[in-house]
Amino acid sequence: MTITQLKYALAIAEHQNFTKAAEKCYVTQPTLSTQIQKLEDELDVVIFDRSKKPIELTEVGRKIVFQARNIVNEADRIQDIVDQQKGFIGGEFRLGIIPTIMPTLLPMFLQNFIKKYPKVKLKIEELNTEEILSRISDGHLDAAIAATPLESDNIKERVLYYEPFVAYVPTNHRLRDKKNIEVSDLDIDDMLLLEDGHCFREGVINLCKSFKDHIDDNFQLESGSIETLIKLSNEGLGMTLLPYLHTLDVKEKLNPNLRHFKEPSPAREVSIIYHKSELKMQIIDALYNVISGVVRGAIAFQNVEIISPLSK
Amino acid sequence: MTITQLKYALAIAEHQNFTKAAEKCYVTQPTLSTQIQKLEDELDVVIFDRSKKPIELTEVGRKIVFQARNIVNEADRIQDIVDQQKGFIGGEFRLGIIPTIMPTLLPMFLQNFIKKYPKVKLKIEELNTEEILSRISDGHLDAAIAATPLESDNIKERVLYYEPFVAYVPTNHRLRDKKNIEVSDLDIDDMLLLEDGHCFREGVINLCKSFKDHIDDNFQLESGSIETLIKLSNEGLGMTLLPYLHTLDVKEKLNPNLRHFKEPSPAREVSIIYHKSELKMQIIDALYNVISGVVRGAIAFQNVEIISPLSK
DNA sequence: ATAAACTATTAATAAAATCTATAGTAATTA
DNA sequence: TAATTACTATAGATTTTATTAATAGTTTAT
Repeated sequence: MTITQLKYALAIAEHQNFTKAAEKCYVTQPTLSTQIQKLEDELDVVIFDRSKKPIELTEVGRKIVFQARNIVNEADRIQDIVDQQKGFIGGEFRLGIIPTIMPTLLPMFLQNFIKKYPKVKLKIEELNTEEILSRISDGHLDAAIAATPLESDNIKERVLYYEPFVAYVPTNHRLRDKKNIEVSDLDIDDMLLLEDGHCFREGVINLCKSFKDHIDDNFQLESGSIETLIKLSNEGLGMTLLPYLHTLDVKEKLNPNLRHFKEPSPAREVSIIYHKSELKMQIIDALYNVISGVVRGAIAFQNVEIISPLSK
Repeated sequence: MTITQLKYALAIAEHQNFTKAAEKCYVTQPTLSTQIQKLEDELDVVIFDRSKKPIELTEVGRKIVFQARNIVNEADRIQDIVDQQKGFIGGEFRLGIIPTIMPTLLPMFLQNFIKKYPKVKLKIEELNTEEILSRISDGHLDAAIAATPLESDNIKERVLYYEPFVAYVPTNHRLRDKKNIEVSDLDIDDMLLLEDGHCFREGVINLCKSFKDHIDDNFQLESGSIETLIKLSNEGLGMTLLPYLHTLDVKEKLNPNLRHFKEPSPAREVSIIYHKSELKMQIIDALYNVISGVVRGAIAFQNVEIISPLSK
């Protein structure tokens, strides 16, 4: 049994197709066929059920592939140890970011990071929290930036910053004349929300729930982006809540629509999260340092109350 | 990097000697030299400092070997998965047993186990708890039978039975006429103890401490085996405590010297313990089943109070 | 029936692991 | 200090293994 064979098995299990897996492994398809056969012969079990289209794992094959993933992950850490020893920070790094953080945070740190660590090939994907968690667990992402705490067993969190919620109150809204908003002022019924799947939406709902016991979950106006929320709000369709960093992007003339919360301001906790195996930890450290350095200049709130991003 | 190379590195790290390691790996010494060189070239680090006699690991070499151990362990589990799938119970299995359990428990289950699982090559070693813990951690033992709970992070415990302490009170001893002993009757100063390193000794000390706040740790009479304790006791040098299973071996004519405790009788918890990775779990299950089946016939105490085997 | 989309097999080749024999290198002993 | 011991490294031959291109075989869909 070789690590190469296990990597081949992983690729086949992932793509459910010898030919595609072979491409990904940069070898020809017969190479995979023979190597998998050797592995199956040596272990004397059938790993793949080739009679199914597309190919499926047998029951024992599933267990073997699961364990193969562990082995390959552990094996990758050897290079990691060597890199750490040499102070080398480089290689491919796949970072996930949730949609409500992506457009504001990414421009703030990306240039900085690339300049400081030119050998790291960052591959950034916009994904929602659920997708992020599963991809970190299965090793398709090295780390992600998301709202926390997430209470996920395999995943570690390291807080980057606390981002307060800011109210966006259009003209003619009942709260327009309040200088500082309080949570108790909020009413879910005139609140514009993001579409399902955004944890920022869950945060807002949790926040409103904190003062109202029951909320019937049928909201009318929803949107896929915060930009659109602002436009809908300007149309007089209700108020909305923005993450603080988004308010820095709001056009000058719309600034009078912003209302900050009375302290302790409700806020979301934003963290860099990664697998508990701490693979590529030196790059995660580098990201942490760059991002928290950049954000320190932009956010300086102390007295906040963290709102959970999880739907309950 | 191959699993074979990692195994070679582990063997060299263990024996601190290429030639001996080569023997253990059933290859010639040049094979190890070249494979380790290849590994070092590929990673571009030096793993072994050959200038030292005997050979030493470099700093990064230590980390790599530690990780190699993980990888090889995880790789071994593939065969484990296959064995489990096939219901195969066999192969070499290294079991440690502490000295105060070995002579009484081993004869009770060994025949039974060998008959039921003839393909398992049991290698049994008598070791104290400390040695057992380190050997399970580093993979030199597959499992062990010891007094628990041990509160060790990497090790799981599965309780086999509870074994009450029984007092051995020689003629002319102050407790001779008591039918049932109570913990408060005990006095560490006329108690014969095993030598340092036995957890049964610690158990007895903990038991005596439970009624006396302070004990100055200078005991006079100590011995390396329970047999000797009984003899010393017969000489009138004091009373002693025996694990219940030992009392079944006490000669007929000495039986009148035994005194059971009033319920709840102090007892030690005896468990099969193994690494949290659950390697060779099917053999551990088999051992568990055989031993607990055998012991169920011999021990039937319900109402016991467990005494910790750890020194505090 | 035929094509499309696969995986398996074959035979040749390239790459590797391993072996035997021996050279090199310290430390130890006479 | 020369010889011995106890190692590891190197060289060259050999065996084993991984990979490839070409192609045969299989299943599914049309």
